[in-house]
Amino acid sequence: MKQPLHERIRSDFEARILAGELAPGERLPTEQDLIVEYDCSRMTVNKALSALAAAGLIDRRKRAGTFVARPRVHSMVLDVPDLAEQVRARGQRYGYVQIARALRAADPDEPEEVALAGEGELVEVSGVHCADEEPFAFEYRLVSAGAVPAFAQADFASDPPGTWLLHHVPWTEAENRIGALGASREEAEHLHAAVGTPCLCVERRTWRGGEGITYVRQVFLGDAYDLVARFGAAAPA
Amino acid sequence: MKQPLHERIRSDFEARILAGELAPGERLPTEQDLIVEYDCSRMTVNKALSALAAAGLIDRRKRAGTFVARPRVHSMVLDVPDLAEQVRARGQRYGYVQIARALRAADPDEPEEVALAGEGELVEVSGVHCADEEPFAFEYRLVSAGAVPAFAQADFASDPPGTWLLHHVPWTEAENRIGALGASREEAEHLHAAVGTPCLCVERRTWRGGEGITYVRQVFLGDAYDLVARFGAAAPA
DNA sequence: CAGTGGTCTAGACCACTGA
DNA sequence: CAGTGGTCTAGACCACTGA
Repeated sequence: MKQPLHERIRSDFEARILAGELAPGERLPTEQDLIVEYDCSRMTVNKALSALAAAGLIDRRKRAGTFVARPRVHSMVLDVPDLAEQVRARGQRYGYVQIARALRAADPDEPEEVALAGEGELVEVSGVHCADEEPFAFEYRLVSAGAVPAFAQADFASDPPGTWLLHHVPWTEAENRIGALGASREEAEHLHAAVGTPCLCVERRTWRGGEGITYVRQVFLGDAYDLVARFGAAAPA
Repeated sequence: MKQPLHERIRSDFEARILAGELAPGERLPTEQDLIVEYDCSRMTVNKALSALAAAGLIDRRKRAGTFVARPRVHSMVLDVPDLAEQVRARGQRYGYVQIARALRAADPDEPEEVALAGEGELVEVSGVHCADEEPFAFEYRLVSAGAVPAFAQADFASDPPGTWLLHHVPWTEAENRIGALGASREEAEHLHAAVGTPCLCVERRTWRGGEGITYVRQVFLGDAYDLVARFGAAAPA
């Protein structure tokens, strides 16, 4: 019992929020409730909740109470970008053209698929992102059907797969790998470009509380897209 | 006077640390000192200093006191990469070959240079990064001579310019722009590659407390380098 | 206008650790 | 072993804001 009480309270709620037991928008107990539950002073409860608020996991509003924060697409230092939003922010029309979608078992010979879905099923989608009807990115994506059951039937008319996931399944861990390559024959065809055209290639894996959500590989025309990340000194509470 | 007192204390010290007035390793006043200076209770002082510790700006040690944290190269979510360290971590020999270095006035017609150095001078360096004697990146860099006077005479035998800066002038803000392009004639020549070879292009600007430090443009051979960024849920105090 | 969180006080006991 | 920070208490007054 060397762990401070405020830290125990904090990690209790962190775990419940990351596990989804407390859903976004849901109300947490008041400080008064927690004083009783943990049999401690208000300052101790307040310290725990203030830390969660500083970390962006909860929102606190006077008179209204404390709530699980809505996932904020822009909270991370290097966003998982919402391509649709970025294109529209530049004043262009955004479009997503689906090439294929399938629900199937993970291939035991593909480490990537096993890491994502284990022995379960996954959804495989591919498509092209367009700005003003011109394709600028080709996307291949795998989504764990076990982690995101609703994805197989999701409608991508208004939101492309990446945006749909951002809105429905906020991730907690992510890994990006960014490189450059020349477009393959298939990629070049979908992007209306020549084979070998310099492209930015982004591979990304995301997790939620340790469970794999999605693997995606996006190939951007080099002259049509830049990733920008800006960050400053850590901004405390 | 609507700003909370703990926030005023926190931002006072944040400003003094970022400005360099309090140097890394330097001791801050004790909580007792600050209770007197700000005429408040210990909890208020403690809240301010705890926030700075959580943000990584200070280290607190019992009995010893509170100290300005040593700059930690790896503190940021997406590092400004230390290429030399990365190459060596892969078991390869790292080398930096300087192509040119010059101290000159900022060109008033170049917005990039004016933004960095105003009407002052800057140091312009270019060179090639090598792994096992093979070039993999071409670098063009501008450094504000006013912000980093020692840079003009720095020795890059052991540390290339980027590593030297990381060790001598910790930045507080950074902006990365990442794209793909085909190698130009000059770039291709320095990289021993064909013109048009797909390359990853990273442009970066860094600041320290609002003052520009450096602008750098690095062109990596696409098949020789990937940027990897991994990050998880914000880790509170 | 009443419930909620934001802030602050003036203490207390304790763990740690460097002089 | 004494100084420092870590934690916690049991209160207090206040600002805000939704019922």
